[in-house]
Amino acid sequence: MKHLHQRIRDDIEAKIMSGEWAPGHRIPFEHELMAEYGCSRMTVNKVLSTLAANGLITRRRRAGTVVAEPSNQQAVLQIQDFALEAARAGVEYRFKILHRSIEPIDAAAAQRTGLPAGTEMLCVSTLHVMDDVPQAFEQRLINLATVPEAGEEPFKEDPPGTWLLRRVPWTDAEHIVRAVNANGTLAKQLQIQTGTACLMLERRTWQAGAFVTEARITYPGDRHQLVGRFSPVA
Amino acid sequence: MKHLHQRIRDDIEAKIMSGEWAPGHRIPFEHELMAEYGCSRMTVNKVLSTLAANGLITRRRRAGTVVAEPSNQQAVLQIQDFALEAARAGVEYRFKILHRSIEPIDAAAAQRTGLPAGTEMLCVSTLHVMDDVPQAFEQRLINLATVPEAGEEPFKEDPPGTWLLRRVPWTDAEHIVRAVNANGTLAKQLQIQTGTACLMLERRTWQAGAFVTEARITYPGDRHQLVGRFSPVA
DNA sequence: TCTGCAGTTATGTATAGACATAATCGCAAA
DNA sequence: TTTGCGATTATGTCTATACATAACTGCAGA
Repeated sequence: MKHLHQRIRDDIEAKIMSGEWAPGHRIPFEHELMAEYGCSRMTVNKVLSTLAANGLITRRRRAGTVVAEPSNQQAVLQIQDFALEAARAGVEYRFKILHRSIEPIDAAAAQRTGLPAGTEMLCVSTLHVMDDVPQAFEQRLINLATVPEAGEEPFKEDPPGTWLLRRVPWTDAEHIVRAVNANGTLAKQLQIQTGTACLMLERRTWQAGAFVTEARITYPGDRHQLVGRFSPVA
Repeated sequence: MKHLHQRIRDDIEAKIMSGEWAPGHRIPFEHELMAEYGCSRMTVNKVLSTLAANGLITRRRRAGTVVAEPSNQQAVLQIQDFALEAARAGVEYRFKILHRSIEPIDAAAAQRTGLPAGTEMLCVSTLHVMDDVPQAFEQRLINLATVPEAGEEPFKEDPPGTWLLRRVPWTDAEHIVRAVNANGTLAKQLQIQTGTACLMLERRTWQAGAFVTEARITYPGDRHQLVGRFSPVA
């Protein structure tokens, strides 16, 4: 016998997933479900609150609870940590800092980050290598106003991404995935032919509204893919 | 005065986000938080359960509650509906079915879908066009065992993706994003140069364990990008 | 017809207590 | 030293109840 909480949840999810309860359909009131399952209102309430938090249903006082519109379906992409992935795959990982400077950002970067043009940022280019094969080229801007200690960091132990993740957890992030043809410089660094399709992941992160970092990571398209797995209900 | 539930949650999130409580740090026991905030254990329990559901903390019986490792960070990608996006952008949208047949799947497709080779599937190729410019090329397999009515569907009104989404809500999905160079056929359909980097989104969906559909959607890389936005805490 | 107030109702939050269960700890036996 | 078992403990689930709050309903008055 499963827990009642799970059973109620499964039942409701099944009805929604099967289409028996279409979007907009009014779900039985808490006191009705309470009678149906012979449990207290708290139990029903917790189930419905959880489903609402997951976006499956919409609740409004007095009006009741309805099945949510399936408007913006979402998928989850795993964000990889190179060293971790390499360790898991049992290959040797190393990285190389190709460039490091502190510069005022240009207008385009100011636009993307929402900071005033001319703000000083740490610019770092990193090459990620596994088993002597270049796997990704990373261009990163780090906001020294948010992470001042980055200015002194030589990135000897950890690459910038890992270093940052350990020090500054982010609260918001924006991701863009693009396909680009490799230009000469990139092709040379990644040891691929000019023109090869590459996957470019652009990520900007904020911590409590303060801009933290922007990373543009380019992967050779013939060797990499982003994989995600998603269940609409956890 | 905010609700106690929210206050406890904010406090804990702040400590984790600021790094004061690093990953692996043991969080006060429920009865300690209960004493600290002068509330009942149920209130604390609900807060911690929610945080655990969001992946911020890890709970284990007897062992206690610790701050979760930020290993598998996840990003959310919006899955787009062409017609919806077009309507929002105020441009004209139409689609064209280029190919439609019922065929037994080959070994590779069997591997990907987990179905036996030779299973009959509906194969549909669709071109998505906005303002007379081809925007995406879609190759789709639909499992007739799960969606038998698709065999009779002419896809006059809605393209296969939209049609399916309305009839068969999915419960699980797998996504792969790749960068590929356009081959001759693809380049001709999308009216781009051969070799142009394209974004290929591959999506397979299941409903309660039963395979529903596989879609491979290819976008010209110079005109498209996938955008996602994510907050680790809801 | 319109406006505003009071009543009703469904959900939101919180409590104090109960029993279940998994994981650990420590002691005792092999 | 190792194994096994019981005690302990923190979390998991659930109840019955209470009061708060938002929003709809309908009535009364302008």
